[in-house]
Amino acid sequence: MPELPEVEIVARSLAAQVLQHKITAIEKLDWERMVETPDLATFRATLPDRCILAIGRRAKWLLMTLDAGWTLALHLRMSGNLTVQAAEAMPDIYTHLVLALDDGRRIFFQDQRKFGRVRLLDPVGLAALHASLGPEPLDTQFAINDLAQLLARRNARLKPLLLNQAIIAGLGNIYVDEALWYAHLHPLRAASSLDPDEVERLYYAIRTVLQQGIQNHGSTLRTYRNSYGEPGNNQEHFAVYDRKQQPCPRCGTPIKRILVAQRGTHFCPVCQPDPSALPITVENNR
DNA sequence: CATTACCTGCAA
DNA sequence: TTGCAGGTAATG
Repeated sequence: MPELPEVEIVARSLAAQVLQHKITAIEKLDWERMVETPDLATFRATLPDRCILAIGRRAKWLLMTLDAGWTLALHLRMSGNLTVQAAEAMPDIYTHLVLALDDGRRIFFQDQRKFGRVRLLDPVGLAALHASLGPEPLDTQFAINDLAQLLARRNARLKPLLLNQAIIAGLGNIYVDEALWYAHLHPLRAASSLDPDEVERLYYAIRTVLQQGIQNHGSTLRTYRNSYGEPGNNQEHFAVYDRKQQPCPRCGTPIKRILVAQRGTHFCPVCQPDPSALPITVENNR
């Protein structure tokens, strides 16, 4: 569930609570498959006594910089939540990882669907993670031309391309649909078919919807919460996502929902014209 | 590129 | 009971 804005909010709210605190113990780890690397014995032996020096985000990964060169990377996937709990709080059956802190509070990694993952990375592993991911769309370094380069010569359709974390980082099903609506682009448009104006529209649309998602503390459809356990309210601002049959905020046409790459995809059939309905580009003589 | 698997809860 | 859910990796 959590996409870039949600993970960003979790990272910020976690940083506000646990920076400079030490992880004293792993109090619960009852779904061992969530630990992807290193092996379980090393994970269990290394995490205790690590101090949390910084908390950030890369794509949809939450990164806790620890001492001794370690980074704890957590991925919430569809239903994960990271919260800080008082000493007396009891983990429920969906809480699969509990990290005790030096002041008695604890960090709960709760995950109904058990898709969430954790990696304890050394500097080499961290570099490999970064290298596997595309650019951060909110990075001040990320320019219109960078997006143009990502789209150029790619036959893939916009929706699956923008969901691909190796191409561009942090977008998920909600924010792709929202961005394409803002940019007036149909999700099935071929990436390489965009003209410069359309690339520019998409660039600002992506940044706008992500920034708006952060401003509204993320989107809570079912389970998403920040690290205080509070929901976001960006779902109240959706233009198309989860709004099948409801009026397009721009033109009033009922929003359509189709399947693209097996993902529910929402768009306005008038504002985002079907690529097959676009005027044929006649090869202009010279 | 499309399909399937990974999990569980919830709404239709 | 079936299908669907904010994600990704593995498989044809």
